[in-house]
Amino acid sequence: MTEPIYLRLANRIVQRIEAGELRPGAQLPSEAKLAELESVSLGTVQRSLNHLAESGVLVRRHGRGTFVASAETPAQDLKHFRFLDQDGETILPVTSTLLAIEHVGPAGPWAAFLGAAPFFVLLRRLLDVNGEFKVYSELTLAGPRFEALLALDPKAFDGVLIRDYLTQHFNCPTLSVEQRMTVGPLPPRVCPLVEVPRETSGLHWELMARSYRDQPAIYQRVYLPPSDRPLQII
Amino acid sequence: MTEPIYLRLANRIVQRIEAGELRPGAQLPSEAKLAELESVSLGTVQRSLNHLAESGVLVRRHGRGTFVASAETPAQDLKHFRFLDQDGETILPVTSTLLAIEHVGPAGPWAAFLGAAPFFVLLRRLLDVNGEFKVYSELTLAGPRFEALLALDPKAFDGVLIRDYLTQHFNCPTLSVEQRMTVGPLPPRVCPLVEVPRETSGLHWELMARSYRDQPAIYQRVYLPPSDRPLQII
DNA sequence: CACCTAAAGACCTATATAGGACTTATATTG
DNA sequence: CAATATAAGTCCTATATAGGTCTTTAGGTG
Repeated sequence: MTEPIYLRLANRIVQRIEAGELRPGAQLPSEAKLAELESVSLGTVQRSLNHLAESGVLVRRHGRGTFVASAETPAQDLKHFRFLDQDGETILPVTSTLLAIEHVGPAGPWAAFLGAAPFFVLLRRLLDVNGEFKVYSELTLAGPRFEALLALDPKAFDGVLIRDYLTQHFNCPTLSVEQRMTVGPLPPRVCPLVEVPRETSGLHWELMARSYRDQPAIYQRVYLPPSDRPLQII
Repeated sequence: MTEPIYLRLANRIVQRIEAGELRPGAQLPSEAKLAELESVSLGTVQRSLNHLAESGVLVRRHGRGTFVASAETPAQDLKHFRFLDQDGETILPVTSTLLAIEHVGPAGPWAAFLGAAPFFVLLRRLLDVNGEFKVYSELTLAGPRFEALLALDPKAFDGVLIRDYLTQHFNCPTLSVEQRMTVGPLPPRVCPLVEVPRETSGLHWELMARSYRDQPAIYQRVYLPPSDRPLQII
């Protein structure tokens, strides 16, 4: 056997999602229907669906059905980060401003992760954490696929979570994340944005997110100034 | 049905591991034997074992058997961290020195996570990353259970990974980790240890690890000085 | 002795079947 | 009309069964 049936079925379902045939939030046929349509047994369908649910592609709801994971139905504790109060309990509110959407060339640190592309789209964002301090973030996406972003007005993104937008409009949910970080002086261009003196040390945080089929999708660099508010990664 | 059979069986297996009846690395009875012993069907046993394998408690090996996860058989990419070269490829070698093993009182920041205990055991460690910089770490464990550590000679830990030691000798593997971090001036007592001037900013990294049954087991604080070597969390 | 073969034992995949549990919509009833 | 009961549709659990694949060991063969 080259590849188990349940994985073949799982891959076919992912293909349909990628193709836009199944949109985020859409309901899949029932287990029994899928078994009949695909000519496999019920148990095998269940195995496929459970497999995809574990990797965050689908959401299963007892008595209701199986759905494509969307922003409203985060499958896993979708890889996110947030800032806490000192007590470690309350989550601080964050507002984001999209500064610019830029067309950038094929060279850059993102190419190592995202792969070669004719150009890239770079989103510059400034996050405000509870009015206490600011965080600067650069998010890069591969060119052709996300080209439509270039035409958009940055103001339209006020209060919108980028990840949710990419999930909704580009069928590009964040399913897994790799991360690296260093501590050191923040780049000169970043210091004024996060309102700290030049040469202030801060956190350089690099996030590399993958979507369906483990395809590299988002390369993100986040710069945090010093603060006593704990950053929690979940 | 109050609790599914496969979960009851899984919990029973975890209990046996916790009780020391099944040691890390030990082989479990075969699926068929377990099915007969526990008077359940083969499929249910498989579901139990797969469930425990996914949460990192067991390791399944095709054609060989099912084993209790141990330091040599890391089930998942066990939550670890490491330092990389700038290229992000090569892993820098780290050597650790155990500075002290201390008996500390019931109060402290660890109590919030580990819970109340008559006392705690605190391990002070200094890591040397490729001879380039040092990292200071404090690891706290709940009193009674880990009391035996107090009698040990810190020198005996040279070159030993603490997590592996706890897995082997205390049946206490790290199965999940929560983490928080802040950037700011390193505490005065830490600066000389990591060989930086006072008031140097660095990373305060708090790790809270759980073992079997999601029981809080390890509270760790790590202090990193500035460096251009990326810290990778996996 | 070295190499190949066969068998045993383990996990892995797949099917067919049965009933339970949860959710929602519909129909019944007071 | 409101509360309840029913039914349909869905996922969830469990069993029994069959054959496959992988690893190791034991024999056989040159």
